[in-house]
Order: sequence, then structure tokens, then C-alpha cells
Amino acid sequence: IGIYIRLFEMLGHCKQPEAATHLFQQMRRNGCEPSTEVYTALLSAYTRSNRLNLALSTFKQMKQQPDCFPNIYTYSLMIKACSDACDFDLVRTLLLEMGSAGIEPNIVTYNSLLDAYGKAGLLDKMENLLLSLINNKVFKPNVWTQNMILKNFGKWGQVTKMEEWYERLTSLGVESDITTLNTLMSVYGKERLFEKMIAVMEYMRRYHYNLDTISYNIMIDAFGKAGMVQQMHKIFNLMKFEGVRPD
RNA sequence: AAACUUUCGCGGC
Repeated sequence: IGIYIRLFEMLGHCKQPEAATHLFQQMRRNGCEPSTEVYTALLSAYTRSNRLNLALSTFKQMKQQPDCFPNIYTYSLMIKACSDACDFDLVRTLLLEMGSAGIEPNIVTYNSLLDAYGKAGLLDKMENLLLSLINNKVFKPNVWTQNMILKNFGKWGQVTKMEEWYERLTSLGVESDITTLNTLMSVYGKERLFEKMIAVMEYMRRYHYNLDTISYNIMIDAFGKAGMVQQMHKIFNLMKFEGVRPD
């Protein structure tokens, strides 16, 4: 059983939803009873390839099986899939369904929903939900919440909002990680705020965050798009000097 | 063992 879950996970990463379907059928022919975990892994393989309809029909099928009750992982996954498709009515249905099943959403569930609002440009909804989570003290935002909030304000050009929320979340005790700082650099790069982008890089070097391939890609990309060739070369040379390999 | 975030790809709609 664990092997099947591992295989579904691998097929998900390789974007092979059809192969996952076949594996599931084969599993059943071999007399293996599906479980919550197996269905969740299968659904994950589907949603990783954005096969929402296939995931929805499989989810329905899952709920008709004995001993295959969706759990918090299953619901979070389905909520993310519906969120990514901007089907917020379906998200609401799933949240209600979870509630009646006695399953409470957690920070991961809300992170998916917050990100979906952000991606759709519904920044007010995103911010209001975040504020209510903070004010109700149900969940502490975590570093994933922070990174996603910063990215979404940045994505829509709201740099000041992004900086305000960075300060606020930091003051609430959320730590920054390499992804946080890469996100800030990416936004500053897109906005052509190169001095801020470089300031983040220097901060990272000063405080011993190891810049990774993504960090350098972000900066090279930003300078490249602006046609700033010698700055681009400087970053490239720094990357070689630091022993980070390009991809 | 299975769910959430940053660059670029690949895949899907």
C-alpha cells in the first residue's frame, strides 16, 4: 500500500495523471482495497496536472467508498484545486462539507485559499481573510503564509502593501527564509527597484542566508529584462565565485 | 506515506 502511494506521488511529480489512473485500476485488480491515503495520493497526482474535473469525479467516487473518508489532507488538496480554478463557490461547499464531517481547516487549508484570492487579484478578500485569521488568533500565519502574501501584493504591483505586511508579519514573529527573500527580490526586480533588490541580496549575504540558484536566476532575469548587461554579468560572476551552479 | 509559497522549464485546461 505504501508502495502505491509512493508511486502515485512520483507519477504526480512526473505529470502522468493517466498513468496514475492505470496504476489505480491495476491496484484494484490486484485486490488492494483503496484507502483514504491512496485516494488522496491519486487525487494529488490529478491536481498536480490541473485535472480538476477528473479530480472532482474521483473525489465523488471516493466518498461513496466505505472507509475512504476524506481527511484534512484530502480537503486541503481539493480546496487548492478549486481555488486555482477560481471556483470559490465550490470552495465554500467544501468548507461546509468539512465542517459537517467535523474536520477543522488548518493553516495549510487557509494558505491555499489566501493564495487563490491573491492569484485572482482579489487582494481585499485575501487581506480580510488574513486579518480575520490573525484577529481570531485561531492560527498563527506561518512562513508559507507570509511568502504567499508578499508574492501576491507584489504580483499586482502593491509594493507598499507588501512592505507593510512584511513588517507586520515579522513583528508577529514570522521568520523569513530563503523563499521570503527570493520573493522580495523577484518583486523588486519586476518593479525595476534594483537598488532595493540589491539591498535584499546584501542583507542575505550579511546574515548568512545562502543564496541559491533561484536567487541568482531572479537577479539575472531582472537585469536581463532591463537590458542591464554589465550588472547581469556581475551577478553571474558572483554566482560562479560563490560556487552556485546555474541550471 | 498523502495537502500550501519564490525564478525558469515541462505538463494540463
